Amino acid sequence: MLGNQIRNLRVSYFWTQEYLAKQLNVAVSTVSGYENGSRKPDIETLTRIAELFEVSIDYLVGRPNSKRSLDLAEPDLWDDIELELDNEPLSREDKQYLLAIIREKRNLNRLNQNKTGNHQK
Amino acid sequence: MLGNQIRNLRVSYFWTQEYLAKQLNVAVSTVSGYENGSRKPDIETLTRIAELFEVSIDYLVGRPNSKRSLDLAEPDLWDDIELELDNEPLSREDKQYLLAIIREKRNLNRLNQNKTGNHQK
DNA sequence: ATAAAAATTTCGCGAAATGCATACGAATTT
DNA sequence: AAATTCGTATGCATTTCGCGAAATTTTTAT
Repeated sequence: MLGNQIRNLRVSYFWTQEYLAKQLNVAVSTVSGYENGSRKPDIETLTRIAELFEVSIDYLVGRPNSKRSLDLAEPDLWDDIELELDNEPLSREDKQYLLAIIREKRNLNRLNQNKTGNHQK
Repeated sequence: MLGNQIRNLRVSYFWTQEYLAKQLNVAVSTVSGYENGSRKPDIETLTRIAELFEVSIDYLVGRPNSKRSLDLAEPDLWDDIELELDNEPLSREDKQYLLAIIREKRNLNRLNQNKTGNHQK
């Protein structure tokens, strides 16, 4: 799995194993080992690979939709948990605060992304 | 970096090293090694850790800008937003508390899933 | 406070995996 | 056919990983 991803990415970049090896500071035989699965990179090298190909590590290791996102807008989320903050139970409005936080953060991220421009090379 | 992430997540789940070790099928001393940085998990174990804590591997290894989805567990998320609740600014602990809420919810989900029959192979 | 229990860290060792250099084979070019 | 390029297999040295047991720290209970 990991090996295939690396190979596919490398080929799609029209890179040779030698070139990739140089980018990773490893030997060519090591890259070969990565791709055919006989060797696995350590975490640092794995990170570097993701960096080079601009993909997530999760994608590299074949963990596509493994991120189960919690839907904060789901009403039930707050109903079956008893909570209190400073000895005061949390109300439904508090949840609205949370959502607002996240949305605000997302807006900030969007603004920053547009300001710093694109990151494709 | 990686060690800290693991430790923070484990603690926020109120897990002991022993329990985490059992989930990972490794020894307690190994988990200890992960957390203080003397050892690093192989890719399989790393994936399993991400799975247990429902975070991305990129987050685990400290690769922040690679996220597409919003990662609530990222500390920075909460730092650059000023919040107040009932005219009181939210402290860092308050924010951590919010995370704990969500995790608690997830634990409940796990329990329910295990009750209705498990999905893991 | 002190003892007991729990949780975490350290240590030594054996096993396993990594990474490298080198040699090798296949395909392409000259 | 020789040379070049590209990827692969082998053998070996080295790293480092994972474990159990003991030591240490932290928490809990008496």
